[in-house]
Amino acid sequence: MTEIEPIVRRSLHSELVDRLRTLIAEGTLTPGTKLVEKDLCDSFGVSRTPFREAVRALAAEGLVVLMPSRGASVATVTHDQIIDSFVVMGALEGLAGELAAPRITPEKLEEIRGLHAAMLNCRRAGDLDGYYARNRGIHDAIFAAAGNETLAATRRIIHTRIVNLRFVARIGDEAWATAIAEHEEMLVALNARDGAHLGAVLRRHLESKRAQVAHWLQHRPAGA
Amino acid sequence: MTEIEPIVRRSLHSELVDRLRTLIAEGTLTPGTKLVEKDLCDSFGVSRTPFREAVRALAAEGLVVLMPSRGASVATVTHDQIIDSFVVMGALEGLAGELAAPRITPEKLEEIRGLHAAMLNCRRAGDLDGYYARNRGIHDAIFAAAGNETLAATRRIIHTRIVNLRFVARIGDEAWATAIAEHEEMLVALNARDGAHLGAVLRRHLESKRAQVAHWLQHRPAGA
DNA sequence: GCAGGAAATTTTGTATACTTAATCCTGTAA
DNA sequence: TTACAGGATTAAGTATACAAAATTTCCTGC
Repeated sequence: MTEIEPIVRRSLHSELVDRLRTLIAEGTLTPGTKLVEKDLCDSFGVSRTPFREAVRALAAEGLVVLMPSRGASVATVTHDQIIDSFVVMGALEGLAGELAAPRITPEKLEEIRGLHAAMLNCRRAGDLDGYYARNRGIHDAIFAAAGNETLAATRRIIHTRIVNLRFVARIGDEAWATAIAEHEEMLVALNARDGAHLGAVLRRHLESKRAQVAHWLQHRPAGA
Repeated sequence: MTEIEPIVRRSLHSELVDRLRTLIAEGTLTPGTKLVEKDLCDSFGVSRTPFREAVRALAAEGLVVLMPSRGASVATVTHDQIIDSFVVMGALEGLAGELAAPRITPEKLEEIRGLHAAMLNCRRAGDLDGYYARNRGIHDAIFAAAGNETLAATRRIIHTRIVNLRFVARIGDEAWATAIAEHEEMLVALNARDGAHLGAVLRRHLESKRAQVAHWLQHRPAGA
């Protein structure tokens, strides 16, 4: 018998939270866009009450900002905030690595190896979306192996803030080589169940990303 | 002329968020308590709409949990989640230390020295509330000196989750001696503008706290 | 022609009314 | 006496209506 899935019962507002989050992450709602209640409610076909609840929830996450009596708009992210987020992510990924390495099961390790191989194939095939999906999968697996729910939740919030800026999409070849080398080193550290090593590699990995994004921001600060 | 303070214009719901957060932090609303809309709305003298918006915001922070069609209740925090939070806090404080030490101004450093001295006096005088206020102040100052808004915001969320469990209130003498020694070491690291050192001390400091809370949880898991 | 101000419109904030879902209690049958 | 069914009650979910604030537009006066 297959695993029994609990029946997911969702309220309108939580459905809206997901939809809005996706719209923001995908760039349909760009930073600074005013969230005019009437317009969006009409589009979604819901009344203002659940919509406003959803907006308040997203505001608590920092994805939208509320101006009293002047409505809500998609949070604008300054360059500093982007860099800051990468710095914090470095600490979180580092911790995840330290925790994950001693805890990881052989099955999970094998799964990550598979993702790593698939990621390389995607890159060779020019499938960038696939590449990023696998990359994300590897990091997800490490956070899952860390077995710290607070850590995973914290990461989720910060991740949504930087994923919607798809800078990452434009990686130069040299940066890619670095990233791959770091990923290879992760596998070594994981295999050795060396938490300190994995933590260090992940911190370095995020620092590389940060430097790369910082450079990108320097040279084309206008393009979104 | 004194500094001009902007007029804070608050909506009802954000006022409610603060009030509810305080009630939860102070233990008036204990984990597991159902937030019955009608009762609380009557108490606060507001209608359900702003109240519900506030509850949704707190849910996004993880302070309350929503059960579809069954209302909201104050999030129950498992022992594992408490420990997890301390672990994450260790990484955040460590990062804050690394960033703060090279950036701190002589004035801020002096301020921290003052807080440290005041903290010791409070402890000697048996003023526990004062002690914790100063302790909090020192850590606040370090996070402020780190100059990373994302880091400060992330810390704020996790902090509210563990501050409402005032385990910390019952510190044994030996633990206190350790804490003081660690704080002294922080001042040394700050004075030397040694980020790596300050980061290491703070990580150790949080690890001490974690161990202490873990021990406390082991031996009196029932008391709230 | 431009500036200032007042009215109108739009939009948000709050309250209330209505609908739907869950729980509780009672009655009946085994 | 217990277990189940069905209605009654209560509370949550959603929609709408009303009030207040902000923005826009248009008119008047200089």
